[in-house]
Amino acid sequence: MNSNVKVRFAPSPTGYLHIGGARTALFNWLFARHNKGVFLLRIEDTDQQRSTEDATQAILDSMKWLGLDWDEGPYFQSQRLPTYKQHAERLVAEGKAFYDTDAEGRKAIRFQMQDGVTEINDLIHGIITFDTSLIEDFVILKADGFPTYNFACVVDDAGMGISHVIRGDDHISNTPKQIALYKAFGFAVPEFAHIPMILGEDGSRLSKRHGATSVTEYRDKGYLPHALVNFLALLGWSPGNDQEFISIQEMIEKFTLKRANKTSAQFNNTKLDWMNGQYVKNTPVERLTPDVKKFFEKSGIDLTKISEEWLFDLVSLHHERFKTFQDLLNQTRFFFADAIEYDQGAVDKFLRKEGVGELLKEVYTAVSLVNTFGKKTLEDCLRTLTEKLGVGFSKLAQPIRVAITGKSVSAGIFETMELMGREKTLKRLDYAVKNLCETSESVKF
RNA sequence: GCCCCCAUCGUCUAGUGGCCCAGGAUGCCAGGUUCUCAGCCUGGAGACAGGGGUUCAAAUCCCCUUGGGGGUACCA
Repeated sequence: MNSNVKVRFAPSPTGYLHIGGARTALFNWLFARHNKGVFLLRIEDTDQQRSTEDATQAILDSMKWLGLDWDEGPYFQSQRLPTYKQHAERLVAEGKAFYDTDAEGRKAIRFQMQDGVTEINDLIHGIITFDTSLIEDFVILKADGFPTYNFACVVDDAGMGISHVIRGDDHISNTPKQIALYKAFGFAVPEFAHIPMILGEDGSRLSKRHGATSVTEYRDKGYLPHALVNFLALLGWSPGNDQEFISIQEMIEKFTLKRANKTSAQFNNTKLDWMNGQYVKNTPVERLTPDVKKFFEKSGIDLTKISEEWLFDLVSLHHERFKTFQDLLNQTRFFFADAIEYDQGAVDKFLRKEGVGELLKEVYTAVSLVNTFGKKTLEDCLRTLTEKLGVGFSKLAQPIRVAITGKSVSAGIFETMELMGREKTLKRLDYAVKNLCETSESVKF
């Protein structure tokens, strides 16, 4: 810490950490690390109705998962009530605030706005001016003794020595109120940097109806934290060239507010998926496998009889084919199930065709005679069979694929058979021959 | 309503007066590789919101309109 930079991320625990908040946290963190400053975390739990401990925990977990470590805190505003009260009373004593009772009989303290013009020199928007006569006297201390957002924010930012306030631009219109408070107290006004918001895929404000919006949801769907961080960093910031993949270290080195956008960005899941897939591809299988294991177990897959080696091979085989762990699970479920689900369209197209039953019987016989059940021997065996039968290889591959995986899409057929093992492979071929290949018509007529 | 912010391909963006009849990525389309799909490779379509200025010259500067977003709470 050799600079005067001190920033904070100050979420309110009224819900999970959503990606907009995560991006704000990331920018603050990057700014602090780049400037060798301090990054602190403050929980703004001044809304007694809506704040929950679960939400606080989820926010902390999300920050950790993303790798956004903080140097101070977390501070909780709910534990600093006396400080706010004292500050509010000071303003009353100085004639800058006053007690006010509303129609419901609630007694609060309001700050008295002065008419005038307030100018803020925002680090990313430039100069913004406000006519403060348009701002009404606002409540700073609520009837329940809790401070309001604008008040607690100023008391804390000033008290904690925050040098730069980096937050979403939905706070721009709060800024003149806060500046009025800084001035009333005689506090030094920090620098402000209002970063654009992240919008949903339809361009409207991000909300639950946009599907996954919280960091924990992405974690639970099997995304890699670095991929999410990389993706988020590029939403509203760019290193200035065409670089898409940036390591955390590089982000820290290159991050400046000067390169942050003013324009709000729409969250695009498709591109996130692509990016996650790229990160998966570029992560060694040995590093991926433990996480895959955890993910599969959490998803209810019984791995007690599965060896580490086998799982490693499974990941290897699908390494370039899956974008998220959830994706991998969807693709490989048939390996684990006893009774697999068959895609009806695939069965109709590749199994319920004349001659396929006989074909698979030949496959069964040939495969059952293979010495070692490996991809090389299986390939030799089946290539030989196609020659003997005089058919193209795809005539064989697809029916086998559907028979053993239940789907018309999978990884390489030899590798899949090898991984599945002789017993299960033969069992499924046999099942298909007996139950899936004969058309219902031929049975009836 | 009033106040504030924003405006380059569908999306994320590069671009800070000439290097731009606008570059990259994603997505999409076509072809190649191939046992399917994915991946990978090659190619293609695709944008400066509109109108006024300023200037020899504007995606870049100014104004207006339009559109989007935010605020206007004893929410944060």
